[in-house]
Order: sequence, then structure tokens, then C-alpha cells
Amino acid sequence: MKQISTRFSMAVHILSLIAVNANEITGEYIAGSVNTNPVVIRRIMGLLKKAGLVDVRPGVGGAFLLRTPDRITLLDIYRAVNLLDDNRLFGIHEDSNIRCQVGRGIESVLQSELSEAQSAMERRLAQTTLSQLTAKFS
Amino acid sequence: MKQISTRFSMAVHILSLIAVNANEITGEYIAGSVNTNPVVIRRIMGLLKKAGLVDVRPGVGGAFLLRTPDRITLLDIYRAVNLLDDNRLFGIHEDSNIRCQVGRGIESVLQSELSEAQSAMERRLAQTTLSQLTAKFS
DNA sequence: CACCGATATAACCATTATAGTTACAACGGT
DNA sequence: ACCGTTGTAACTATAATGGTTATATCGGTG
Repeated sequence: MKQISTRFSMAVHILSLIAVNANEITGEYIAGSVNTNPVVIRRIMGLLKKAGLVDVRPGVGGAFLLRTPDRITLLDIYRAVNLLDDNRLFGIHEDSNIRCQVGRGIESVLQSELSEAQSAMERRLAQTTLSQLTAKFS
Repeated sequence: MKQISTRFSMAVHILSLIAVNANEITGEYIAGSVNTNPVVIRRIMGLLKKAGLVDVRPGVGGAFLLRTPDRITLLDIYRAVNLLDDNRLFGIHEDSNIRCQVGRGIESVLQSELSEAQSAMERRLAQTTLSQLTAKFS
């Protein structure tokens, strides 16, 4: 199966760098640390900006957080870069045959069960802040 | 972002049908209820067989569970059809620059945090059994 | 045995997400 | 005015997905 995109882990990496060195690092430097192309970094930065987590100084370069690192959770970052249809992690097949007893009921039952599972994951992500992460390698 | 494959929800649908009508339904009928091509059903059935959840009578047709529905959880089904590298739901970018303080530490820290989040989701999936599901539309 | 409906599997296809890349416009301080 | 930076568009290769056709095999029935 396909894993959740590495955009997420790269975004955490990016924000960690900014948290540690606000306004001192360029996209070029970040790309060097993440070990990828600068455009990939800028794309993710665009999502983080759209989510209101960071801002960037165009022209001159350098980025800074719009919230303190203890108020940015992994869930905030996850939501910023992983845009899902209707915010549903699990895909559910549609158009089940409504003339079948199982086909009729399966969608709504699964919908609620799977959204519970998704919530459990998200609650765990919400428990960890950026400052807790950076504390582990500073 | 890409959602988790509908293979999972289709697998739950399939097993629900088998739980309700053991040995009475063909792949053709299941395909009609799921509203897809029979080959798609057989592919998923193959995964479920490999996981030891069901068995099928070749030639004559019909499938049956190898465990009672109260001993099959959503996690069992999820694991049967969603094969992940090293069982990791979250992809993590590799080859971070080890000469950077953040790049050096990010991978292992993220690995443990994200596996916690994955576990939280899986624990929730493990709480629901096939019999609990079918009870809701029978 | 011959047939027929069923399962098993390979092969192919169109669609989509992803991550990387090149190219170019715009910004802003020196 | 220059130059390093950010912002985007466009293109690419790769891979997962879900569907489809085709073919082989199985097993009970006439």
C-alpha cells in the first residue's frame, strides 16, 4: 500500500529547522538538510504558510514561525500538508448495491467506525508539539 | 492526499457478506453487492485467504470464514489487505543531511512519534469486530 | 466423459499522487 | 542595477490503484 506522503515528515523537518534558527536559514539551506530540491521545500512552505504556521520574507529570504513551537502540534502540521477529501483518511467504496442488506448498511457503519480510528490517530498527533520534538535533538 | 485504499472497505464488505451467508454466495454475487468487477473481488479474496481469514471452495464456489466473526477485528482485515513497507503507515524522507543537527536527529524521533500515532489508530481498529459490524445491519 | 459455472491469475490499461527537475517571474536589500 | 532569494508553472518518471479481458483450472451434474 501507499504510505502517507513524506511531505509530512519533510514539513516537520522544515519547521524544526525554523524553530531552531528563526530568520536565519534559506530554502536552499533547508533543502540541504532535508536533502532534496529547493522547489520541493518551497512547495511545502507554501502549504505551511497557507495554514498560518509560518511566514517568509520574500526577496531577502528567511522564515519564521507564526506561533511559538509549543503551540504547534504534529496534527497542525499533518493537516497543513495532507489535504484529504472531506478530511477522511480512509477511502470507502461508493455505490454499493442498495438492494442488498449488507450493501445498504455498510457505508454509514464503516464511515463512523473508520472516522473513530482516524480520530484516535489524530489525537495522538495532537499530543506532540514542535518544541517537544526539537528538545530531543538540541 | 491519497486516501487509504478502498480495498480495505471492500474487504470489510466482502467478509460481512460471508459472515451473514456462509457458503451461499459467489464472487459474482459479492461483486454485485460491492458494485465492482468480480476480478477485483477475487484479488481481495486472495489476500484474505493468505491472511487466514477465509477459505474458498474452488470449482463449486462459496466462501466461509476461518474464525468466528467475533474473533475477526477491523485491524485483522486492515492488515490483511494493506501491505506496508515494514508496516509503517507514515512515509519518512530518508538521507537527511547528518551534518545538520536537525537532519541528524529527525528520522529516529519522527519514527517513534509516528509509530505511536499509527498504533493509536490500530488499537481503535482492533476494538471493533466483524460481528459488531454485521449486528448493525442485520 | 463432457459441460458449465465457479475460482485463480496474468496481463494490460487509464487515472492519479508523488517527488523531483527546469525555467522564469518577482521581490528587496546592498 | 545587481544578485540572491522566494513563488509558481510546467514537465517528467515512478508507482499505486481499480477496472478490464483473457485464459487456465477446479468440481459437481447430466
